[in-house]
Amino acid sequence: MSSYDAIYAVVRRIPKGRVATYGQVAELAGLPGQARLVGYALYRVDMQHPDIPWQRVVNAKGKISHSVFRHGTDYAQRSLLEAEGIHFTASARIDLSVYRWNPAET
DNA sequence: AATTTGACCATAA
DNA sequence: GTTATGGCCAAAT
Repeated sequence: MSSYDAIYAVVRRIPKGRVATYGQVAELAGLPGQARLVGYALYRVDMQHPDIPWQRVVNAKGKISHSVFRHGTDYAQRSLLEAEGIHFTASARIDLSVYRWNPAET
């Protein structure tokens, strides 16, 4: 099992209506402080892990990460998050203090 | 086999 | 608010 697999598992565990930061996912995946790896991993994910709600993982600023691969679909995914009850601020950011996933409650 | 690359975060200036 | 820097891994070319 590679470190990436742990990351995928964690991301899959993010409950609906919640988001997690890269750093948080990294920590839960057993990669303390390696937020970067999460980003690296998620880039190559959906080719082999199409079920991962990658869009529920946001950066420390509470924003959705961009990628040329997504080619603008980030806008659509934002709507999906809103459908889950996640509210975006005027700056297109998420209130992490409110929607940040608390692994201890699930 | 070696090099490139790719969704980050925290700190400092 | 911005820009720069250091730290880390696996897959793709």
